[in-house]
Amino acid sequence: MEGAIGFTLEKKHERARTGVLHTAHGDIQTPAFVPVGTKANVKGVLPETLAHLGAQVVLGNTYHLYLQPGEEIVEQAGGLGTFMGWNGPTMTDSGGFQVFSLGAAYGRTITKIAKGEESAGDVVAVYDPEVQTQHGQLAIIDDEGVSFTSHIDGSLHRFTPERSVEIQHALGADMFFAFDECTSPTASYEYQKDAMHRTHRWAERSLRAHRQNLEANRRQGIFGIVQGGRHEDLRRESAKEIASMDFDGFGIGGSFSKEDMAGALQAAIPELPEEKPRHFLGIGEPGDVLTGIAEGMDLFDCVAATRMGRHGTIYTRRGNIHLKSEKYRTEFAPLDPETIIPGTEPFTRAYVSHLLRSGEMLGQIIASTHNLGFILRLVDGAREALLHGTFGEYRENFIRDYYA
RNA sequence: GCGUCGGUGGCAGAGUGGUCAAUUGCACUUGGCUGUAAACCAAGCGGAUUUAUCCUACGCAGGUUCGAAUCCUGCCCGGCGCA
Repeated sequence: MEGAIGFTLEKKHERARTGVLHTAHGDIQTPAFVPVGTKANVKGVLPETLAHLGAQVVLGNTYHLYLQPGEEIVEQAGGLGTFMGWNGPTMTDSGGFQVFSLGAAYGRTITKIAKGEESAGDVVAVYDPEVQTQHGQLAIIDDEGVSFTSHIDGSLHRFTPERSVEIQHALGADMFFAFDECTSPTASYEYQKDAMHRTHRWAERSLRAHRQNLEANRRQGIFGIVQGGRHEDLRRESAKEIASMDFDGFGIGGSFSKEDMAGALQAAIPELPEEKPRHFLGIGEPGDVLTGIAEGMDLFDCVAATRMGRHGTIYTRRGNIHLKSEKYRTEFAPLDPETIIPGTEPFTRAYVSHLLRSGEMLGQIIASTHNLGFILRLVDGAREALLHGTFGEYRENFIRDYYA
């Protein structure tokens, strides 16, 4: 491979595909699910376990690692992977998502996935710097960058595309993302459009900042991020614009609703170069991952597996179950009788239910491990099915059982 | 036995004349969680319901009062102190 990372397209199957992503820390068979290790750890799961579960790459977060412990410490340790004891490939997110989660979403119940129609309103996604007070949110956006108030100690910080790239150079992941703005699904069309253009300008600046650092260029690849929110025309425009820049890979970010997710991908993906990897940021849940794969995405990261597990909900072939519910107290059955997850075989629903109810951390560990194993296995199965030309069937079968 | 403090919803513990079916926490029930401010958040949690109200309830039994978990009397039970 000529750059820091390379991508070999292996096989296509309608719009879906398999491939191999090459990095200095090893190859990644795609499609692949990327466990999220925000603060240099996948919550509740040891690197060794991740490897057993089949994880190939882990994603850390710029905002969080910058605040704690500070990127210079990660750099001194030898980079994100070495610091956390993970031998394989790593990625970092740029902090763009925190623009949303600490900004427009702060203190509210909104998430990046909109539900139905009710959220198509016109909620202001950022405050006007002239008139805003910081009450109620921790991130303020302007065209140049974003000012943050640390959620840890209230101190003030500022990210620009250049700064985000600089931090990500220090974190040293094999792949990292350009600094972007993840908008709220409740933002207006006009706002989404403005934010998208801002993200395009930030993409250029991120790319330039990276290419200027020859040393970092040799070891790290940079992904540009397509935005455009819930509007197909914006998605298409954004993809075209980002694709015209010399990125090593592409991310599709921002907000969706269940209904328009596939449409957004169908609008964006045809604009992206086939020979470069595509990462679906923050997605997802089992069904959404299969949708992404079907549309031609290669990589997925998501906190849902570990967060839901930690909170007591586990994935099963027949849908999600909440282990803390009354009925599982005495259900001495495997977590998911139809899915074998290495390391969780001995445990029953009743046992994990008890651990979860009594606040034992092992319950969270087992449930997180199970969910991660489940989604990794699902994606792995999808890859196999793609190679055998049976993906359509694979997906249909899964959806039928899972959402039955 | 005398004195003293106390007995409140599954538990702990507020309340000390009306705004109290009773603050709060835990437990419990049910939801939610998609680039992790998240081992978190939300709702419910005496009964019946036309959801407006009614009934039952702050150890038990009486009483005072327009009105009592709150005041008085007796009884029962518990802690502590003195015998």
